Amino acid sequence: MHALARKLRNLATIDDEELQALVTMFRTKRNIRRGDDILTIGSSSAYSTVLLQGVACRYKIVENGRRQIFTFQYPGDFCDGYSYILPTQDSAVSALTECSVSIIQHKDIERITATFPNLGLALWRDTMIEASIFREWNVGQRPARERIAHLLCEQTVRLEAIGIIGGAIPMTQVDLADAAGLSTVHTNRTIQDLRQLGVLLRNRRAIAVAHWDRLVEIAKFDARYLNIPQVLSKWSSPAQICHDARNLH
Amino acid sequence: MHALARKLRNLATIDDEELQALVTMFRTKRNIRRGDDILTIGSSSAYSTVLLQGVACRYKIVENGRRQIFTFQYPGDFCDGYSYILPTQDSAVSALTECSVSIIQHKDIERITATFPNLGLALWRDTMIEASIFREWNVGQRPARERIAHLLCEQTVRLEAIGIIGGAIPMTQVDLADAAGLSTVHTNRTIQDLRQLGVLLRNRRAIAVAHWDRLVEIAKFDARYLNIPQVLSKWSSPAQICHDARNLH
DNA sequence: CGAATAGTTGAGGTGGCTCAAATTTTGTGG
DNA sequence: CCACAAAATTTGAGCCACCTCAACTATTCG
Repeated sequence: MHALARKLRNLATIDDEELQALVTMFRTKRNIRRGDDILTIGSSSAYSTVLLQGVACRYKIVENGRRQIFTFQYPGDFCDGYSYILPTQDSAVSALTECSVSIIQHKDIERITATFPNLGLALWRDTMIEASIFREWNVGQRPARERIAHLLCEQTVRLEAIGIIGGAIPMTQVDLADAAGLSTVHTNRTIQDLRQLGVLLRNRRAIAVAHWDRLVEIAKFDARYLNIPQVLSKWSSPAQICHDARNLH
Repeated sequence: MHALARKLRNLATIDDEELQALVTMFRTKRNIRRGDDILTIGSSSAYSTVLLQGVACRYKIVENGRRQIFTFQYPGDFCDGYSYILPTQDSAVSALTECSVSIIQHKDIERITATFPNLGLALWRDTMIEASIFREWNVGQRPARERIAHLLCEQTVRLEAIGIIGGAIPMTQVDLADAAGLSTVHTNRTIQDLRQLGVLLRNRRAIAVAHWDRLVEIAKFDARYLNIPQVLSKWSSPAQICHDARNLH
């Protein structure tokens, strides 16, 4: 459960008592297999779902049958986009890897944010950061290489923020294509291209970063929109700090 | 000032006393000429700006020099995307028509939402609806005609929500292009195309809807993501209700 | 009435698409 | 541990929606 607690701690001044109170409101825990839906469209309910482990994505099937992925979700993220505030669900969430989730009743959120305003503030902030990600993805017509590179930068930084450093990015090329709004064929060619450039590992089936600095450069990536404090502190002068960030492994 | 009040009243149960209290916190009023910036990037401040009259847009200049518009703003909208919650401003706001704005101190927001939790809830909801618009714009690779049509549907509905019905949509083709992520040339051709189809008025320099039903059909527009109560009630069965909505003029 | 600003037109180029098939990897049951 | 099915990745070929560049025309406004 502390996946959520860890995140919120970064978003406002919250003491352990408050976090503890929040954590105890999550009771049930459910496991979802890769490929299965965590939430479906139109499901309106009295509780919210939070991701504990694994990677999920929020998506929608558009008219032509394509799947559009809006955002990726990591441990600590609210799957349902705060259905507590806006009950209408216009997108579904599915598990990209094995996942486990837990739920909290809306009335519990209401009660606890009334008691601890700081918690409410942190949750509100969290929704705004999500919006910030949507906005960044919008940025019009990045060419394919830059677009894929940007997506990979974002996932790398978000994974690091939850302590997963230097591993492969746990999603398929199809997932990436659906998030980037590119065809799988072109996505594949772009990835091969990045491998050629030495930016992604070769030989590997998985997608793994080989040369972080160059990836950032290609993506013209600036992590500030993610508002992750640990990252922000290193991001004031883009170039060399990303470098520092990866010198660990 | 009641531009904001009108909007919030739709988002939560708020009584007049609460709205009144909020309204009185806005003191100064400022007029901005078409084309001028209301907010610039990086401006961090102790107050939030609300649009009272006119139309504005939130945008960013991307690397290649293009202007990417993220969203349009109408009376009652917070220009700064609730800098109260997330102070970092990564985009600017400029006036597309003559505008007037007013400001409220962050500490006043803090005080009043503490006193009236319903107001806080309404504001939070408002941010989520904005996010919902970002998400909708993301929807991958709509072809140009559908994309422009969708944008026009959204603006029409949002204008109606603030009582402006049946007029021209107050923005240039360049604005539209920058919002749609299309070149101005192609935007122009697409608009001519829509005029050919009888969907937009001909002969006019302005962009004005001639045939609402068909526009909705082309756009595959479903207004639910806007979460405007007066509209939602008419939108359960898409086809004929939009029709009703426009039978006024 | 001249200078911006906004809109329109033509021509040629290309990034990313679709379709279709092959190959490789992963997962599953025996 | 193998064999087969399913999923993921790769390759080739042709095409078109949208782009860029570059001019010209209409409108607005001081």
